[in-house]
Amino acid sequence: MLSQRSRYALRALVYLAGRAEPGPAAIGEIAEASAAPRKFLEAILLELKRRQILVSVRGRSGGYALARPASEISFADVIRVLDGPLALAPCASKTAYRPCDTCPTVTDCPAHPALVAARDAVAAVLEGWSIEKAVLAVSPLEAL
Amino acid sequence: MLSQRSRYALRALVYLAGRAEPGPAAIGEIAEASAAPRKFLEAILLELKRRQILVSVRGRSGGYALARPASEISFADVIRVLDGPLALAPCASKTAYRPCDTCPTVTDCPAHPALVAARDAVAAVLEGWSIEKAVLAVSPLEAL
DNA sequence: GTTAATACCTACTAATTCTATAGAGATTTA
DNA sequence: TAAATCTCTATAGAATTAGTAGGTATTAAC
Repeated sequence: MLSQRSRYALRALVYLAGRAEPGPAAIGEIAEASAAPRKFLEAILLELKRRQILVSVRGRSGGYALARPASEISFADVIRVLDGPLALAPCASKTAYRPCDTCPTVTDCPAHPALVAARDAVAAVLEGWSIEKAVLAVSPLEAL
Repeated sequence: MLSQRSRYALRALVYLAGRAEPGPAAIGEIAEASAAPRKFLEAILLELKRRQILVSVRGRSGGYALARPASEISFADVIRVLDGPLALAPCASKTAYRPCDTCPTVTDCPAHPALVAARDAVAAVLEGWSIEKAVLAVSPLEAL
């Protein structure tokens, strides 16, 4: 399951991507639009900024904006930042491989091939699904 | 990520499926073979029995055995019992659908289509991966 | 029948993670 | 200078996870 943080983050990013006004959006505005607790969202946006998915402007009339086009931010990018690897086990992760603590060696682990196949399947979907794609699904007409 | 419980469970089931001796296997034997803490594994096997993936024999010379052929027990079956739905959000689950607490309606949720697609992808892999398949991968020669 | 080996059950604990909240500091515009 | 904003640290309560302890019920072997 996704954490609440990832869900708020995805909603916030889709909101930013679909927003018409130029310039950055303040946390308060984003929190309201994505129905997230303001202070909690603060920490989430900050983390997304550290990981270069967002950029920020400080000071009055500051706020957050996407660091790159929405078509180049995938669901996988966001989830990896906030929830860690997509894989079902560390040993099945491509982006954060680590041998499992209690398992035998990777070649001897009877579950390993299945977990790798599952990771590949979910990664293929989420890496191919951009924030832009999600925006278009919500408001296909406005996009034309 | 999978819980430790699911990992122990998968290893235990693969062990049971690959075991030559007739009759049920005692918890102690299974725990040793799958490198799991005995008392912890007890609770796991009991849950798998309640959910009819294992059957048990009580009393002296009792133990656990698979409730059906290993070819008919999928990784998805086991993970669902111990970790819950495969989906990344309740609203994306087919086997345990539930609307999300903090999300808008399903049709308005910008993340929903991606999460459903991810669920379908991982479910396809894990429902198609049986315990038997895992046994064959570990010991392809003995299986002949 | 007694004993010993086993599954079954309840309760508990320690550590970790998750979901926030509080409040102060740094920065910039008006 | 004031106000609005991002940034940072610290904290707290709830939930989950991983594992332990200790007893009860059942059955086969002797």
